[in-house]
Parts: sequence; structure tokens; C-alpha cells
Amino acid sequence: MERSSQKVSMAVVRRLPKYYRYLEDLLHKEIYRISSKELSKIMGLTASQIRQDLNCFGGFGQQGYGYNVEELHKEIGKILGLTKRYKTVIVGAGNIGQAIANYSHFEQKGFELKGIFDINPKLIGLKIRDVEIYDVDYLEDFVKENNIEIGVICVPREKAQETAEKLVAGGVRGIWNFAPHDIKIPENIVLENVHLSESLYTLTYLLNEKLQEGTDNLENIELD
Amino acid sequence: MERSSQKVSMAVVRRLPKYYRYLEDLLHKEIYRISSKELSKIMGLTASQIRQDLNCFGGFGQQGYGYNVEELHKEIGKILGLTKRYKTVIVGAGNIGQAIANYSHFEQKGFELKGIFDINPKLIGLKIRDVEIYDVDYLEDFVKENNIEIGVICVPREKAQETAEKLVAGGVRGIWNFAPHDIKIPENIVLENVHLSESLYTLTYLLNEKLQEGTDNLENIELD
DNA sequence: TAGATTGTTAATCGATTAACAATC
DNA sequence: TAGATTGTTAATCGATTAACAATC
Repeated sequence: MERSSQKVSMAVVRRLPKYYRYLEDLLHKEIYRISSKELSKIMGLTASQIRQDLNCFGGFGQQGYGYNVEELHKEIGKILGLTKRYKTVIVGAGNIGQAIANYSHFEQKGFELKGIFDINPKLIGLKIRDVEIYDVDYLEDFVKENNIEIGVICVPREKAQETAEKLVAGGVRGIWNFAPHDIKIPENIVLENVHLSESLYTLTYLLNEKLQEGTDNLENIELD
Repeated sequence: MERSSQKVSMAVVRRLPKYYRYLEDLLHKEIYRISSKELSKIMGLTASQIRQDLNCFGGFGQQGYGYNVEELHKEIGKILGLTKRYKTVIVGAGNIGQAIANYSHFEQKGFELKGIFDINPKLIGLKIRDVEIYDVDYLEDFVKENNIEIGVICVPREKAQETAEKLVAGGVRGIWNFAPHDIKIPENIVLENVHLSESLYTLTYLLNEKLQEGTDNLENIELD
């Protein structure tokens, strides 16, 4: 049941939230037991991969029975660190910053939004869901004084690096970055990027690849 | 220079927007020539990987010289389909829907926002950046009549599947999905997901892994 | 021409899948 | 007990890295 000291690959880590989500679904449907085979069907993975993934963290299953959905959900929640609470700030109260601030689901999952920061004097002093918008000049001190653990960067590209540096100087342990820029921070700080335009451009690539496929198939036929 | 008919792996595809972004940066810095080695340093990839990646699409470089930044940027833009225009709708005018609608950068890159859809009567008739919010009942017909190619799903989890089906029935070719749900659509439609909570949970996982590392190292020392 | 750097093949590494003994 | 299904090892597959001949 102990986490092995072998480092878990990012490929596995990025599947964990997906397991978590599907297990939550199953609980809502009042399904309390599932085999890797059944789970593989609904998730679109192989049963083998599911068993491999879960065994990075311990033997959660039982031979001849499968997995206890409730227990597995709870365990993965623990592994993801969702049993803890995280003091959080959002920097940048523009479109995305506001959207994240308003998204109350995260609050429910243990993310305590303690402050929002912006450079725009018109916004400073306003509140989003009872959370005040402060002047970004106050960011580093605020992070220090309130033991903020996670900083969410929603500022424009050009301000991303300096914002990250203020957050790090203040002592955050992790940064969730929405700016389309690759931030440089010390290795001991966790960085997770959400690069929306990269996602959108992947979509348009695939859109055009689909178009291309017709041509390719013709080529293939000619070659036969 | 022709795109090889060999299918390009998703690993490569997802790096393309990143190349595109870095090349744009270089252009702004008035750097017009770069070797795979130099590019590898600033992007944090290996030079070998860069050359492999680019060669999936053609020989853009020149031996002894490197790559022409302007040309390569243009070519990757073409490959990503960014020379075209895409008629787009957003479904769901909540937090994320509004944020995307307000984000004018996408408009500049050729994404023409033709309509926003919501179920809330209070929102219907309002405009975001000159784009009207319509009743979601009108979605399928609107998509048909306006030849919409991309649908952005920003509705709650429970409405995601039915929204996708309306978009597909209307004839979109691609869906950009922000709902935390795995949508099922026909194979010929492109689906790109942005699962924000999965990204956030990956962050918290890594945050706790870092904590763990201390312990692991101690264990390792003991074992030595 | 000599030096630099690509395009491309071969070697390595890591992740996924298959297989099966262990066991509930 | 017999059937089912895990945990885990081995085989396969794919992606990354290394190496180097081709060539600008």
C-alpha cells in the first residue's frame, strides 16, 4: 500500500485525474465494484495499463474481485493531494483570471482563494466571490504573510516571468500558468502550464490533417 | 517539402505550436537564422528531436546554415492551419465561455466568432465584443446556416454531450471542449479537450511528490 | 575549400501491451 | 473448490537520442 520510491512517470500521473473523475462518476451511479476490464471499456484504455498504473501506488485491487470503487476513489484523491487545502492567489483579473476566480468547483476541492491581484487601479478594491482584488505591488508580501502555496498566473505574456518571480520570492510551492510563455523558475517549485492557444492550434492541425487524409488515401490506392 | 503520407505522431503535433511560438519570439527579436542546436537551448529540447520533428513535414533547413526563422515560422503556421479562417461558435456564456469570447488574440489568428449560445434568458440578446448571445435552441440551425466549423463547449459537465451532438448535427468539423467530460462523437470530427481540473490536480500531485522526495532520498541514503 | 549543420539511419530508452502465476 | 481477476514479469511497440554521411 506504500508509494514505491520508484519515480512515477508523467504519463501515469496525467492519467490519475482521469481515473479520479471516472471513479467519481461510478460512485454517483452507485457502482461500488469494478474490474480493470470494465473500467478499461468505459475509459478507453487497456485493462493492462490500468493495472500497471494503479500498481505504481499500491495494490488497491483484490484478485478475483476487482477494485472497490469507493476505496480506489479515496486513495487516488489522497495520491493527488486532494485531501489537503491549498491557499491560493490569482494574479491577473482579466478574462481568464476572473473565470478561474468565479469557478467555485475548485473552492470545493480545497483550493482556498485568498486574494486576486491586478495592475489596473479600476479593479483594485473590487471583489470576486468575496475575494478582494489587490494591487500587484503587494503580491510578494501578501504571499509571504498568508503562506500562499499556489499562484495562478493569468497576466499577459510579457508580465508572466516577473509575476512568477514575485510568487517564488513570496514562497509559493506551485504555479499554475495560463500565460502563453515558458516561465523559468527554480527546480524545487512545481510548474503546470495551461497553454490554451497550443491546444487550439492542435485542433486546427488535426482539422487540416483530416482534410489531407482523403488525398493520402488516394495516393495509397494508386501505390497499390 | 511535401507532407509525408506517414502519419505524424501526436507527440510531434503537440510540439508544433511551441515551435511556432518560439519562432515568433525570434522574429520579434529580429533573429532571422537559427540552428537546431541554438533552438534546442532556448526551447529545452534536444537538437536531434527538433530536426526529427521538422523532418516529418519536409526539409526546411539548409546544411551548414540552419533554419530561416521567417520561412520556418510561416511553414509551421501553414502546417497548423493558421493561414485559414475558422467560423466559430461558443456554447455556454458562463465564466470560461465569456473569457474565451473576450480573448481577442484568437480573432487575430483567424478564428471568427460568429455566435455565442446560452440557455439563460437573461444573457440572450446581450453581446460580447459585438457578438450576440443566442438561445441554445437555435444552435444546430445556426451552425448549419452559417457553415460553422469549430464549436467551443463551455457548458456544465452534464450538458456537454448533448451540446456536442447538436454541434455535430449542425456540421462542425472540430470541437474544443472545456467541460470536464469525455465527449463521444463520430471519428471524423476532431475533438480537443482542455481539462482544467486535470491540470490543477496534476499540479497538486507534483506538489506532494516534492514533499515525498525528501523521504525518498533518506530511504535511498539508508539503502546505500 | 573547410567548417558547420542538416537530414536520416541506427541505437537506446521508456511506455504500453500481453501473458500468466498468484490468490481471493 | 472453480472462476475471476489481480499483480507482476516479459515482450512489443513507439518515441527519443546519438551518430554520421551528405551537402551547403
